[in-house]
Parts: sequence; C-alpha cells; structure tokens
Amino acid sequence: MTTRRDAVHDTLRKSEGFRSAQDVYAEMRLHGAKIGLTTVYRALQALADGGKVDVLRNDDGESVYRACATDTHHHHLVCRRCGHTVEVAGPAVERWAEMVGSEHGFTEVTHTVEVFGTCSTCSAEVKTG
Amino acid sequence: MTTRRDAVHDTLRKSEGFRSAQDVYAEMRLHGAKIGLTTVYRALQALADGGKVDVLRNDDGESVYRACATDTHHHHLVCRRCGHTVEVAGPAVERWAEMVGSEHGFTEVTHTVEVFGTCSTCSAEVKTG
DNA sequence: GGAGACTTTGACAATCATTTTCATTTTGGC
DNA sequence: GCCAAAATGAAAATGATTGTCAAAGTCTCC
Repeated sequence: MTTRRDAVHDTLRKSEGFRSAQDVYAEMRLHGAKIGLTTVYRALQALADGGKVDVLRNDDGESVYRACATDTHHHHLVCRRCGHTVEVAGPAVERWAEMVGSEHGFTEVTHTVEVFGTCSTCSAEVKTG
Repeated sequence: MTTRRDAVHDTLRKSEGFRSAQDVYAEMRLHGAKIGLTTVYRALQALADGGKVDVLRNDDGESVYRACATDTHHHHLVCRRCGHTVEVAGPAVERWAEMVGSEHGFTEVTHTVEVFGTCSTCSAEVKTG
C-alpha cells in the first residue's frame, strides 16, 4: 500500500521549490486528496530516509522537502523571495569539507551547504515594484 | 539594564559548543541565577541580532547558540557526539558560493555551511568502547 | 529625594509544527 | 473468507518558541 506515499511524492515533484509538510498537506487537500496530516509526515520521512527527496530547514525551523532531479549528492541555491531552487554540484565544497575535517582529526565528515539569494526575476521586481 | 543579557552571554562564553536556549536556561538556574525562560530567549535573540553570538539549527530543529571567538565570518566543524566545536574559515567556500550565485543570476547571496563529524577523541572512544 | 516615562523582566498562556497513541482499515497470503 | 502485518488518520500529547501583561528596575528631569 504505497498509494498515499506516491501521491505525496507526486505532489512534491510538481512543486518548484522546497515545501513544508503542512504545505504539501494543504495542497493535497485542495486537490481533493483524502489524506491525513499524519500520513503526509510519515510519507515525507520515509521518502527522505530512502533518499528520494531532500530535506532542509527553513528559517523558521520547519522541515522542508523537495523531490530532486538527481540522485547524486548536490546542494541548493534557493531564492529567498520566490523559493525558486537550482540544484548545484560543488566538488570544490566537498573537497573543502573533507579537508577541513581531516585537518582537525574528524572522521565520518558530513556537511550541509545551502546558498540563499535573490533570483534575477525577483531582484528585477524589487527594483520596479 | 543589560545585566541579564550579559549573564546569558557569559554562560555561553563558558560553554564549549553550541547550546540551546533551554540548555542555557537550565544551566543558569542550576548556578542559582534568577532568570526567566522568556528572558533567556530574548537575550539570545538580541545577542544574535547584534552579531555577538552565532546561531544554527541542530538536527531537532532547535536553535542553538554559541559565543564565538572571532567577529569575522566563519563556519563550524562540530563533533556530532560530544559537541566539540572548531571554528574554521573557508575563503574557498565563500568564493564558491558567490560564484554559484552569480552564475545563476542570484544577488545578495548568503550561505550556510556547517560541517559535522566525529572528533578524534570520540572516534577513539567508539573503537575502544 | 521623588515623580513620571520608558525599558526590562518573568510567570503564564497561546501557538504551531511535529510526534504519539490507538482504533480502524487495507492489503496480501492462505 | 480469514488472519496477521502494515498503513491510515483523528485526536491528544509534546516541546520549543512567542505573545501578553502586570510588576519591577532605571533614568532623567525637577
């Protein structure tokens, strides 16, 4: 029985940027889906555990999710106004993190890197509007 | 009247790694300080706003704070077991983030970079214990 | 020294995302 | 059809954070 989980995954796929669990839930209900908030949370966690979606925390500390195009390790460049997200690979950062870690004797080094900015569309709007 | 705020700041200074607001509050009470949870939150926010302390989110989504040695922009290498924290500068990362942003037409680019690992002390413990 | 204005404080209630609980439903195998 | 295991979801619980508001502290001006 993975219908619900698939539905959640589909909803994420159709979204441009990162969406919160509450967000996904609200959208699914809007489109008439019969699903509970609990299930959305569980589906999202399962997808994240399985590496199917990426998770990060927004400024409010909420978990936000995104179905990413690539399976490989990558980071995100997120517009802080419209949420538009670009996936970026950064071999330089990977190497840097590894190096910094080993320099200080740390092992099993992982890292979180997120880049925020204002995308061209939004910065144009700010100027005109 | 900045006594409380200073007290909060002092408590942070005495700490090795990142501490949550609840944590700081509990510790201050332990040491006999008469202070309210609300005030700790407010003090921490004020300090963070003023750039006096660094904030990040731990895996639980809690805000954690740290009084850092340097005023300049830097990142952290945090031991995921003991919380031991090393401040690291990473010009390479700064440049990378800037580059990635401008490549995609993003302006006002900021970034968050945190590196987690297991420090030498802890990895030794894991092996023996 | 004291009055008044303004800020800080803190107990408590309110919020809000997330998790837990638990009874019901569904699915799959037999 | 029937049973066991997994999935579902409504409602309650949790827990960090924020808002409220009255009491207390601080400062200035007299």
